[in-house]
Amino acid sequence: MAGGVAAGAGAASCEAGRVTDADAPADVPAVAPARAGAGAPPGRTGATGVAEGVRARARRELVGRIADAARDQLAEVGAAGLSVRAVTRSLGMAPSAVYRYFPNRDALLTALITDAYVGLADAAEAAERAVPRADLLGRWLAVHRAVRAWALAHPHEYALIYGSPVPGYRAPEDTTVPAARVALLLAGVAVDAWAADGGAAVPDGPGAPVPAALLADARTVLGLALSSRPADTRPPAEAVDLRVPLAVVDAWTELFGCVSFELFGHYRGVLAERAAHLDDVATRTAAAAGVRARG
Amino acid sequence: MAGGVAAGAGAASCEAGRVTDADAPADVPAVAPARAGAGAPPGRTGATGVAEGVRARARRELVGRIADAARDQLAEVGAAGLSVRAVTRSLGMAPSAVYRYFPNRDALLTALITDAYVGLADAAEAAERAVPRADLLGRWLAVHRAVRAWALAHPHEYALIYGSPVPGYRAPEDTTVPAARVALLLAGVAVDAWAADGGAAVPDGPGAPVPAALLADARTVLGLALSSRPADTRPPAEAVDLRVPLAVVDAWTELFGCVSFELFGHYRGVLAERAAHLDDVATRTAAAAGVRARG
DNA sequence: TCGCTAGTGTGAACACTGTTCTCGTCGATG
DNA sequence: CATCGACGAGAACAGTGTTCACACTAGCGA
Repeated sequence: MAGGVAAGAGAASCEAGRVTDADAPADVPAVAPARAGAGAPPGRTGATGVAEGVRARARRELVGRIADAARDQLAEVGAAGLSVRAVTRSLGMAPSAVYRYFPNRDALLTALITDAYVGLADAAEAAERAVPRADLLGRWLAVHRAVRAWALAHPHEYALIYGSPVPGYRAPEDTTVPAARVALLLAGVAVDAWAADGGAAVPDGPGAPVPAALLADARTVLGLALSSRPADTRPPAEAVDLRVPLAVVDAWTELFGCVSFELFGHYRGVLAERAAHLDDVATRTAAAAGVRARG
Repeated sequence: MAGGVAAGAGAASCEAGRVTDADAPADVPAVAPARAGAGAPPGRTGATGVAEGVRARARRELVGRIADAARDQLAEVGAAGLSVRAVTRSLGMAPSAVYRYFPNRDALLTALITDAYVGLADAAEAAERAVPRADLLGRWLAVHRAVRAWALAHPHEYALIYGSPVPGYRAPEDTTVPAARVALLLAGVAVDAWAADGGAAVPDGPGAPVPAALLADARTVLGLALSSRPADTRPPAEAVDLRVPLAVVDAWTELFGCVSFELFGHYRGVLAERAAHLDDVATRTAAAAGVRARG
């Protein structure tokens, strides 16, 4: 590598500093279509026409091709080495052309972030869906294994979303929804287990019930988990043991803690059997969330 | 931010891809002193003289000043925005001068990585040392709180060591030793607790004892933990319940999983009471490792 | 059907980056 | 005292993100 290579956003900053996060409203506007431009041409059938217009269609396709090329390059050189010029080169277009579609490099990275969240969540949901609904522990394990497998298969994309946040001060709204899907998957299994047990509490938490300081957070998480379920399978929030949502948060944290530690090299020389270890962890967190083998 | 900003290492890659890690021997040579040059001048008192030589001393000081300036800049703009030229500018020297001391930008970053590990471990050890030895749960909690506090106070340095690995293919040996100190601190408390209990096993693990696949890893971790203790406080390895080292690994993982999730924004909108949550997690992982309140 | 306009692509340019190289200078060492 | 190696400066190179003025052309309203 002879010449220099350019570095990311001038002032890349991560969350902390101010602990309570009342932050600015996202420097980078949205994800893909930069200028609103050809969103929905007024012609054709009226207001928001059914046909989307030739130009808008071409635009959307090119946005996709740029993102695909960028993802290819990301897989090779990582986020820090992702070069706008290299992407345009691989597409045979001028470097400046990409700025018709993404306002800057960070926006391109943000699009990849969104895609990565979606890809990971799709993989996890597909794996979970393939397990019989009654096999609660199997579904729980399937989510864990799918996340790890996806991370190993897409290490740079994983690092992009679960490593240090590189682009902007906060992720735009688009990413928070797909980012939550894996956690909601775990929460769904836990609530199913709770319902299958006929409302039995989690078994034998060694610690006290729920610290008073965490009651509000537990209710928040439970609300998020329940609101993502169809209404007919939604138990009343007051009935659910508040240890369940907290256990889900901890399981979610530990899942990504394990995968990140493995991928980022912190287990080197410490743990060799990473798959077996994650299974072990998942079995334990499942028990804490009330998900047992014979569900 | 008008002009472009350069991006990090050409081929920044993280661990995975090959799952079993039999990897190349570190592209970046060592940490601070680039050319062996003025390591220990033959003059003075003979072999490795007591006086280190004026020139070597000046060199060591300048290396330190460069690292300090780089750390200052890191705290402002993050690792991706760290610019060698900006560092030299803040020191009033030519951009090329820094290459007398660091072979490239990655080596400078590696030095900051080592420093960050050391700073974090120092903070954790100091906090743990301030707690009475008999208060085992207090020591365990102190380590957790100190890690979180240090991370909140040095977010970019934390991201540098526990976010996506940016510089090279693997961290040089220098970083693995300080990186292990926090984990060894937890292990020390757990072994103390085990000894204080007179060799009682951990209480009520819901899962089976230890999966066969993890026996070897558990023994490895136990060996690392024991070999870091003074010989007179070192119990025989066969006597310790193998669930203890595994519980320590999981506690260590969950600690950094929580802190990373908080710092990297994944708890936004989910958990507000992060300190209370970490205390809760720590109390639970302590119990799993056999560390109880009345030690 | 024809003009106009807005979206598109280009190439040059700017400011910046990491890194290398050459060339004086100067200090410690034989 | 002479010499050699470390040092610092400055120019240079290749590459970067981003902007801008300019052609072009597809698709719209008239």
